[in-house]
Amino acid sequence: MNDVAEIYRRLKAALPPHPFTERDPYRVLTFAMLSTRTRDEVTLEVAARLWERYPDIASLARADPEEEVASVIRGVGFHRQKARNLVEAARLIMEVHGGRVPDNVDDLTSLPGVGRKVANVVLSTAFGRSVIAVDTHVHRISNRMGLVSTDNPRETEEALMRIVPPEIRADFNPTMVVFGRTICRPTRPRCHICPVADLCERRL
DNA sequence: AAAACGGGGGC
DNA sequence: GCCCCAGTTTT
Repeated sequence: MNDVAEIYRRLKAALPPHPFTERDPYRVLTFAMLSTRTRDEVTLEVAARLWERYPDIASLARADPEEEVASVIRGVGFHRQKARNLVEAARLIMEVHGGRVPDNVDDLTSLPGVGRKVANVVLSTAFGRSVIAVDTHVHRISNRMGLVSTDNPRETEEALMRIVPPEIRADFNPTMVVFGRTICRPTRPRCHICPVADLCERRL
């Protein structure tokens, strides 16, 4: 068992699960798009309103982004821009992808508001692909613990793909998000209660 | 490589 | 009042 598998095992045993449990591609995609630069508790409330008002891609594609959607998703950051992106992405999925959320990184990142991180969240969470979504938590923690050493998130992803076992990759991001929010925080990390402090290069 | 987008919550 | 947050896009 290498270090990453041991770190993952201990964190899963010690931490609560990530609150997002949806697997439907539409819900995974819209949640991931809403979550950009927004805390997940806020995103969960906003996403629930979005799904109630627009239960599927077709209904979202018919919506008016400025008048309707922007008001429904108020609360998340960049909500006006996200409203436009959500509706335009839904329309592209209807017109170009046969109404199904794409299951490859190129088609996903061709959607407005979808970058590599969101694409990898969709691929791993909705489609079970063995990919790692690198966000600020994964990037910070991986470097802080000495698993990788780079300022470039894309290089972090490539390095992690070499050291994270395939069966762990899809759940790596949500595990690190919970870890990063509660213990391995950006500032004032709580190393005194960290389950993997003995494996960390920068424990306090 | 850096700036812009941006409302909400913690401290 | 200041800083950070499940990033993406444009310059």
